[in-house]
Amino acid sequence: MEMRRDVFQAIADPTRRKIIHLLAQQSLNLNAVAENFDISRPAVSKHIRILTECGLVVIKQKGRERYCEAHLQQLKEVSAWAEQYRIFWTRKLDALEDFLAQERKPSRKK
Amino acid sequence: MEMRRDVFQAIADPTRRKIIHLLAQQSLNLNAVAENFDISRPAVSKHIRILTECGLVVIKQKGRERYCEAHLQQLKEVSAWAEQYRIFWTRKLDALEDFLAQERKPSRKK
DNA sequence: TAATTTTGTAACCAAAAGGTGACATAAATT
DNA sequence: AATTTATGTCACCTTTTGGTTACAAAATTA
Repeated sequence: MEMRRDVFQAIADPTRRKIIHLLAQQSLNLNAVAENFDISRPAVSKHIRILTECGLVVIKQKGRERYCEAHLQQLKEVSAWAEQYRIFWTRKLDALEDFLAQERKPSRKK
Repeated sequence: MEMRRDVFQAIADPTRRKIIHLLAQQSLNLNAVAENFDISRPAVSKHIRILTECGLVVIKQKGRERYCEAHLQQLKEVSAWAEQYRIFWTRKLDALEDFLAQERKPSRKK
């Protein structure tokens, strides 16, 4: 256990993103999560397992029930990664725009 | 073609994230990209195809070469998604902290 | 105690993902 | 014209993913 799963891979599946959405609002036990989907309970259980393996979900055992809590600070890694490149890309676009604006000025030849 | 690929799924693979990293710095043709990896050229070609299908990479044909450019504005979707939940989660943590601080005050009974 | 509820897990399956080598094609070089 | 280079694509393979049903176990409820 404790497979140290890649968070990028964990959020790749749309069902798992929906589970995150659900659990961000309220903690739910496994059956309650499963009720929100058309797939079987074991399938949901597997998704939850993957989410726990990268720390996005934490399980709190309460008697026979297991409450799933979203712990979303790991998403910082994702937003930081994406934002870094997006910003970089935007800066390049701006630089290109400046360059083109400069070129358009027919101020001097050569 | 134009498969409108899910960007979350596209960035799930570590090789593709490395390709994005490479192409963010400079446009490269396919062979030049492939040289950076141990896998075969067709494998890299497939990864590039997936990245183009969600708009993260754009191909510019130049004679027989195909230059791959990173177009990273799509990453906004990712960072916005992740940041939204991360912020939400942080607010919840803060609220909990406030609540606990309140509880700790032994100001009055019941 | 017996029945019900909540869940884990095992065995299995189909489809998708990620990889390969071989071959085809078109542009650039010699 | 012949060769080399850059690339796409096909056929194929293995592993992973996402799903299923069936059964077991432990806590709750009747």
